[in-house]
Amino acid sequence: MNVGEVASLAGVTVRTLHHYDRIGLLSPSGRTPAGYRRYSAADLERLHRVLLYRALGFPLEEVATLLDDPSADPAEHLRRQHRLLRDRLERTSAMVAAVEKEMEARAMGIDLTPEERFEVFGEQDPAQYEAEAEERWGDTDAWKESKRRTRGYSKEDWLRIKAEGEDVERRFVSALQAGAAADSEQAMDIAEAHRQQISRNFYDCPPEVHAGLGRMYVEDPRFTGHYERVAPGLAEYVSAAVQANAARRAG
Amino acid sequence: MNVGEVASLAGVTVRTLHHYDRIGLLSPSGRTPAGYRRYSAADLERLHRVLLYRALGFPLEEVATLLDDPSADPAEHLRRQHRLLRDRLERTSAMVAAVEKEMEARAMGIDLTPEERFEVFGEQDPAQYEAEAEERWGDTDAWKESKRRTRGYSKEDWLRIKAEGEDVERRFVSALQAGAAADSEQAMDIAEAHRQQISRNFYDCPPEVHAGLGRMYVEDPRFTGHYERVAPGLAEYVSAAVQANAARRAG
DNA sequence: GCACAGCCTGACGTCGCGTCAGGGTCAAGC
DNA sequence: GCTTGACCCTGACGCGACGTCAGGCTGTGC
Repeated sequence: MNVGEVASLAGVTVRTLHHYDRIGLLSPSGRTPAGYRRYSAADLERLHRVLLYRALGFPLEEVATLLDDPSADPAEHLRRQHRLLRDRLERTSAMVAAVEKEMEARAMGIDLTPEERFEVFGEQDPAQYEAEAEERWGDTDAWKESKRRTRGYSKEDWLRIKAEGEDVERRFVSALQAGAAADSEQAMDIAEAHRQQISRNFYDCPPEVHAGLGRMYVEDPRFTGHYERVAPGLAEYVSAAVQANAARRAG
Repeated sequence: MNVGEVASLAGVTVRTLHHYDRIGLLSPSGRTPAGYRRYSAADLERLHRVLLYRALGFPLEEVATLLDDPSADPAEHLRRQHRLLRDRLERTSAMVAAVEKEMEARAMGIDLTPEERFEVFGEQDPAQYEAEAEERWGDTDAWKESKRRTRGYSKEDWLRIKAEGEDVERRFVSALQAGAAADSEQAMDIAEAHRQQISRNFYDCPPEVHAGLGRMYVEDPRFTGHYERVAPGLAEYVSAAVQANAARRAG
């Protein structure tokens, strides 16, 4: 098929296909002697995936890494797309619910607080976050295991896990504010609790993996931001404690 | 509230708020003597609407026209947002269904044709168009009637209607190329045929409404583009003919 | 053989911000 | 009163995902 035919079939412009060709996201498998692009059935299949991931909001570069990942077979793509779409369904119905809530509030003459109104946008981020997480850790075993386990969790499970996490966080804050060094017995014990918590709830997290996580806490602005909002210096403190604990358990 | 506070409340960056200020989409209602932006509760309300419309995919300029439309009260915005969100829900579940269909096909070892696969994207474009159209003509009676009538049309109906439209278009082109003035008897007669066609197939279209449509043909780039691609000067010609005809039938 | 639709490759424009750069402001603590 | 550090300001450039010409080659139906 020629560009124009593909374009009208897929509902995109010719320019878009040119663009995908130039950035290497979708290069037609052949050219005529005159230089016309010729798209094969496999090219169409790829285009289809590109468009689905694009519709889900992935930047094209990430779409490329998703598609070029050799460990992802067609079925895996379908499962992932299905999951992402259902996430999106959920988010959208949350927004619908929020608008309905506001309509009701209006009808009854009450006014919502700004916090209540923006609540639903707060959730908009996590969805994007999931996509990102999937991107970063992609098909690692840890990620897959985590996904497998968490699929079965109920709302109560999540609340419990969240509470557990916050508890560890509080203990870290206390230690930090009490002046305990990051490589003190106390801090390392909390770090160990943290590690076991991850192993219990998400995926097997041996000390080395945990140390890697610790580095991320100071390298990834998102995690750093989270900890820093809880208490200044907490990100570095947790990171150092986690790595000290890993060294202790390794040595 | 200061920019930073508003930003973290709404889950956007400070830069975004600066941007909205500069393009006039959301200018804070006040400034401190030092030039700091100060946002009022009303500003937050507007921001909330901006973010919802933005999330629905509207370009910021359209968001501005939506919000600055004096004929749209808060309740109207809520209704519209509700409608658009539910459209989106529908589209998303259609995509979910499409992916599920493909998974099933895979499981059974059949392959879908390219047409079947891209089907769901074909609907994606019209959906956006529909949202726009709905936006422009909103809750007018004409729009509702058109919706009601066209719902029942079969594929054959659409083909017939399309052919009819193209026929009128061809007649306009002939008249234009033959040098007939836009307010000539000939051109006005074609315009009249056009008007009746709309009345038959979509909604009751009296001359005044038709004249309004005519103006849109030169004001709305989408329509202008359509006619200009058919023949240069055609948009203006049709517009003038339609309005001349409306004047004739009114006088 | 010629009109005309369709294809090609640059190259510049647009939208919605992200990201410095360079500099003022304000509350807290010394 | 002075510093420090978080927060604010205004340019100005960059970027992703195309849109939109411009200038020119290709392929087909009459």
